[in-house]
Amino acid sequence: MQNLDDQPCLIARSLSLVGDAWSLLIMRDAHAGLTRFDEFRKSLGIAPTILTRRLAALTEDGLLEKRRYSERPPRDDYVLTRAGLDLLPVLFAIGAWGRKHRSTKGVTRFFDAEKGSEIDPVVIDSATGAPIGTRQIRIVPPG
Amino acid sequence: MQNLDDQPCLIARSLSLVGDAWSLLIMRDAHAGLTRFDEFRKSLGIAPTILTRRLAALTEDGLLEKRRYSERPPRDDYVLTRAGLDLLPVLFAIGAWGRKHRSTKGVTRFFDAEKGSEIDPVVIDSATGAPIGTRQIRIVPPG
DNA sequence: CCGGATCCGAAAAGATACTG
DNA sequence: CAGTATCTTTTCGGATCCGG
Repeated sequence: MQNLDDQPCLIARSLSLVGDAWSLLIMRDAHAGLTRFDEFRKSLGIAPTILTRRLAALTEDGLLEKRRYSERPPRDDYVLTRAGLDLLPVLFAIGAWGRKHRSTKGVTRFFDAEKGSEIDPVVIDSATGAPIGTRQIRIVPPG
Repeated sequence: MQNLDDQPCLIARSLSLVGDAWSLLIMRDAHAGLTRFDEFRKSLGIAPTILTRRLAALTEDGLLEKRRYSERPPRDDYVLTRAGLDLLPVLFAIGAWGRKHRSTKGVTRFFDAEKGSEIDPVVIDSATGAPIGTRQIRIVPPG
């Protein structure tokens, strides 16, 4: 895939980081509390080489941060940065779409881990408060 | 990538369709009104063989639908289905994330093509009306 | 045991030319 | 205009090995 970083569209630029299933699944697991290499590997069933690459890319791009949790032996784990935390609405929007259109085999549900309450995400237009529904959009480049 | 279709998590199942940059960019362009093979090809700068595969997959998965617009010669174009239309909030959530964390080089803006008003998407918890912020989540499988 | 690095075959992407 | 055929290059993903 070509370099999306230089495109004017924010969706395209964002996809250069996040337009990949593994990366988004890693971010999902990070939001669920996983931090270590082996936790991700076992949860995802991902080959270690791929996981190394994805974690490095996500770290480089500022969605995850390496944190040393042991000096001897040297051990790092991966924690969400601010930008990584802000990805949660994207994950929820994807989940909400799946609930509507991919729920033939039973559905997972999302809970606030602290409060215990279930989360039912919806994307709205903050200007009007109305849910984003069916409409044609116009994407306007900068300048 | 392994088969995500059979996983319990809705995010994973959705990503089997949409966890790919090309597919999401095609869907973005479809929401902007493009319908024809060559429109997508030129807009995205994508190789025709890749575009063919992606359009076939998106059609197979029910996000796009082939529609015959000419009988002689036979010509089809691609229009959004209900499930495809419902993907707009996901695209907006990605764009909103990019606006916050990837806007160093100027930002695109989203407008309602009909009403002309700008759209500023935000993901909220419909139960409380509160924006999805920073929190740890718990993902609960069915059953 | 944990967090990778190396190596290699398989798969997908990309460019280009061509066809009905 | 909407693809297919063919070729080359890049990336993926699994197995295995390594250093602490």
